[in-house]
Amino acid sequence: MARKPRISSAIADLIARNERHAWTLEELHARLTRSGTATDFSSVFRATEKLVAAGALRKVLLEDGRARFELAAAHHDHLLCTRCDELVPVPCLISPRAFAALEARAGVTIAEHHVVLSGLCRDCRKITRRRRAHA
Amino acid sequence: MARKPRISSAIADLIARNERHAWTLEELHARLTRSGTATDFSSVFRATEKLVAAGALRKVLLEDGRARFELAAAHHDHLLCTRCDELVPVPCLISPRAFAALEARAGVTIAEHHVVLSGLCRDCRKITRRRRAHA
DNA sequence: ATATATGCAAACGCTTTGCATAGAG
DNA sequence: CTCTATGCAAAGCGTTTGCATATAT
Repeated sequence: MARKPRISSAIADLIARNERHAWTLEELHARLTRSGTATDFSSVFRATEKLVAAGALRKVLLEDGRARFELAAAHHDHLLCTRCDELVPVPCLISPRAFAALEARAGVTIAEHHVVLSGLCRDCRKITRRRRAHA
Repeated sequence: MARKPRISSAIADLIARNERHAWTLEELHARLTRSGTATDFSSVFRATEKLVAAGALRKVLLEDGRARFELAAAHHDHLLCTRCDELVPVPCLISPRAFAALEARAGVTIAEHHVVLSGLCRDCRKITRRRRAHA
């Protein structure tokens, strides 16, 4: 074929390392730059785009307007921490029966669902509790 | 006080009329223009902004990058129809118990949730079924 | 040579803001 | 005269694209 996917591999490795669960393009770009792999933002964009197309990553679009990229894996929902802004995976909270019931009752067809909880992640909940205890 | 909120009232009336459940700024702007209330896009933006602040409307941020505005009312989730692009209200599919269980199990705190289903709304489901029958 | 990856710069879609004007009390 | 609403234009923000270049086969 052609040229080695320098940036693509770097991104795939980085995300696989699981240093954090989900990454924004900006975070990926900054992280690569910091670790010596200087690159352009559009290259990060295109690399993730390809990794998504290849099935390696999943793109999660959030309300805040910034997409996050995570390893493609079994379906799960997310909690966006209002304190540290991390997007953490949580098990799906909707039962298959609830979907079926809604389809039957409302006459709609459900193809996909997207659930984003907001609140405090495990770490931030600990921290805020500690603070409250001290106050 | 001051000047009459011409646009604001027009928007409040329009949404209250419930011609459609949720409106994008563009849809509101187009609709007002068509019905003779010519106005600027930024005025629509600011008017909805105030109505949201006043508690009359709720702003729903979607993955597609376009915000929708609906009457503020009891909580419900949404189905975004993949065929007609309408955002229709559906009852919440997550049970209070599921939230509590997750909080206990995962050590997180859940403040809010945002569920968007995608699929076919009632009308579009009927239409696609009719089509299939004819084919 | 050929095909893919990368870099740079500019465009895009939607939202938001700055600033001057208008109109009701 | 003061205060909020409106209009116009421009900026912002994250994403996406066009085009030329680089590099492995």
